[in-house]
Amino acid sequence: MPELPEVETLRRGLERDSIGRSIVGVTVSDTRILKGQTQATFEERVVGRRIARIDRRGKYLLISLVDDTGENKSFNPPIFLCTHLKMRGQLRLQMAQDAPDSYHCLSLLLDNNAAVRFYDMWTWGEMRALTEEELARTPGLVEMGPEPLGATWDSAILQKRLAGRRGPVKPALLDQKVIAGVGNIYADEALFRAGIHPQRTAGGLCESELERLAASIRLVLLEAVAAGGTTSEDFTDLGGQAGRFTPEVYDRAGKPCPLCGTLLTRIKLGGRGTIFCANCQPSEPSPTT
DNA sequence: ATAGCGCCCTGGTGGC
DNA sequence: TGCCACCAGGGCGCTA
Repeated sequence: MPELPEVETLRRGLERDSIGRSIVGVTVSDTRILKGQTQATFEERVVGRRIARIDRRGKYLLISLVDDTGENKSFNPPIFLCTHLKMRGQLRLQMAQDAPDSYHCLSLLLDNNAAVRFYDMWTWGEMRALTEEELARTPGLVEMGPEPLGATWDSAILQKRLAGRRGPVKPALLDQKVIAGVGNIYADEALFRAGIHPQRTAGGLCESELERLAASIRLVLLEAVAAGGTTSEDFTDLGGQAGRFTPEVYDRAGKPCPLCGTLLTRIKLGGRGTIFCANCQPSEPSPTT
């Protein structure tokens, strides 16, 4: 389940190992990953271009491709590889001569005999080659909320995003229009660290709770990025290495809370499994705050 | 405007 | 042991 820290781990890997490389070929073995774009369009837009930069927006990875090989510097507009791993997508950097593993969907062959390979057991993930205009019209990107690792992130921003929401806070944290990049793992972890019950009304958090939550979201994401992400399910980095972040509550239903020993509770919220400590995350705000 | 649901997909699990 | 129904879930699009 790649979320912000896992996508950021991949971004850093690609930045280190693929910047400046040209794409000399494309292999597509499952066109469902193109999400409607034809293979011909994808290849025509990608092959011959050079990887100029790697950006992340929420859980999206944006690979910028430029065409500066022509002799005349007639301006060829950039192309963006709009990439989303969804639930089970993986990116690997492998040697082009090595046979792909199972669930291979697409390979970008680089000019150094390496290949950036997209694997996806469920084929929910996507990689499309978009123009700047198309990218600017991509719904998920246009409506994306603020980056919790951004320089301006604070509790005032979080307060604005949650204001007026009458539903529970946990599903609100998963809404990419509210906050960019938070998924099920880090939503549960951040609420646990902030001591906030996942069913608390999103718009009903007091100032001190918002401060704790905004700080917890940022901190847990920073720690996870530093650890190379979380390996739940099957996330690995470009080289196949597992993430080293260890969640305190996520996927630990029935096990003791790391703070108080109470057995962790699992409920379903907005269709998502949710783990919390009924003792450390009270359903009512603390009367002393 | 907001919330809830079905859909996409397949490996793993639990029941019989 | 084998089969099968069922579950998990990010994000989009539709419905209430």
